[in-house]
Amino acid sequence: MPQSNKKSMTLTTAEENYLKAIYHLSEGGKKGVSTNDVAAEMKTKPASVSDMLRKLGEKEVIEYRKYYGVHITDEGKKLALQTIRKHRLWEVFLVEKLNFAWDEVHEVAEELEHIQSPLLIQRLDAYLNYPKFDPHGDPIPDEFGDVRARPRVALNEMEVDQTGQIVAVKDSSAAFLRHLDKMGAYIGARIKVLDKVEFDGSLEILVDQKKTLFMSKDVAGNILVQQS
Amino acid sequence: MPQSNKKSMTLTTAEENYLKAIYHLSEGGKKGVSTNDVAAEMKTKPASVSDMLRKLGEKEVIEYRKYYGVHITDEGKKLALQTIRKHRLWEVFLVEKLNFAWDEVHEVAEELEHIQSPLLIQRLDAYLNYPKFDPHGDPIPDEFGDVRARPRVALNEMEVDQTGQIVAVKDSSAAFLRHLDKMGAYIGARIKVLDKVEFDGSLEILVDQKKTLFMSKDVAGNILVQQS
DNA sequence: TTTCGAATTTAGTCTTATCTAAAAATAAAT
DNA sequence: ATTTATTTTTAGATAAGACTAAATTCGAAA
Repeated sequence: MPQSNKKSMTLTTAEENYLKAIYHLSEGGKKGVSTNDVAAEMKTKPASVSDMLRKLGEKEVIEYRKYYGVHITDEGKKLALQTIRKHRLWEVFLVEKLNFAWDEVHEVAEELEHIQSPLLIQRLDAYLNYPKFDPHGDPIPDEFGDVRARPRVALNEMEVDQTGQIVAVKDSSAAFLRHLDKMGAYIGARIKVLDKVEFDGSLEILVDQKKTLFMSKDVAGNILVQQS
Repeated sequence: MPQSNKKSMTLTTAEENYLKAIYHLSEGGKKGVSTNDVAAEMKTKPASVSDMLRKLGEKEVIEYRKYYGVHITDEGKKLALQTIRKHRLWEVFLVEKLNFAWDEVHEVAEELEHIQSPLLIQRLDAYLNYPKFDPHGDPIPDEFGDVRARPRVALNEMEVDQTGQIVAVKDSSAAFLRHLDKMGAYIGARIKVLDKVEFDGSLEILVDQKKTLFMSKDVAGNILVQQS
């Protein structure tokens, strides 16, 4: 007997985490997500995943056909985006108000995102001045799950004299974020491509109309820019 | 085999809640706390409590003698005070930064207090400017569990011309807090007793050197003031 | 189309935290 | 000093979420 999701569907913390993982794995590819994929993402065993998929299927936040992986439903997508919204708002709070570094916020936000209080999130959003992007540059969905997805381009694909703002990194590992920091760049920085070296594809970048820096093609390829 | 609490003792969320309840029930009275008391406080059944007491006893955060109730240990008290510290810091945050009302914060703080991150609490404390009292006027323990317990007196017991700061209310029901608010008083307000009416014991109070208000003896008896 | 290997599910166990019902211990009263 | 009433504990169940080991299913290769 499927859960008639009349109004609100309540998920446990574990269910929220699985759904979020499934949502992330679904992004881009239109195809279903396999049990093994989810197990890897969640760092659990496939057997545990099978169990959870059955439960999420009953709650109709995913479509689950045994042996054929899962598709997230519209309802599921909405719930996943709500969790992601909470996660990213908390990240903004931690960085902007509590002076956490980019690479310190994930674990804590992972806990904070499960606090159940619509009012809290509403107020937090207002307090942070309705941010549209988190400290890694990922967009923050609104309360209906809508994302203001702005076009992005990898920095190494930009032409000389083009300008924009760094909004995200592809590989957001702590190591890379620290490297970025050391170079003098950061999420949110306004940049301009001053030169592209033909020899090795490296770039000369002007940051915040002040500092110039050089970066390899590989590093630049890992940086996403919203052009302006 | 008792848990050798060498360094850090980690408690689950449920264990933290039980320990906090036991700590609160222990306050004042030097005597032990009964299984039934804990069950009432936690809104669970005595059978569930027995089980939990055994576990908390093994972790040496309480002293548990079957059929004779529990005493909290020094280690347990320290842990309980850490949870209380987190709870009250979050309450300050909710009221001062997110504009929650006094009577809206408890439930949410009850969830937030279980977030595990010493750094988070450290930063939050600094961000809030190291508050010593929560929005209800209850003291916030420091990171070692020490409480700056300042002497308090009921407002109706103060003499004419004495001054102080409202730091707590005895009955912190939503109704009373709203009544206080409507009168123009609040936790943290600096007050001075202008007059005491002999006829009915009611008081005339100066709030923040601006507003005068009158309150009955009963209302004043419910307000705690730190004299200055 | 049969077989083989990888992926997936099922079955059974464990832990935490709860419950109900029944047993046992304490405390109080005759 | 017994009996009775209350409190507390034990025993056995349940539900969530995880695991291991065993069984099943799928799909690709021969």
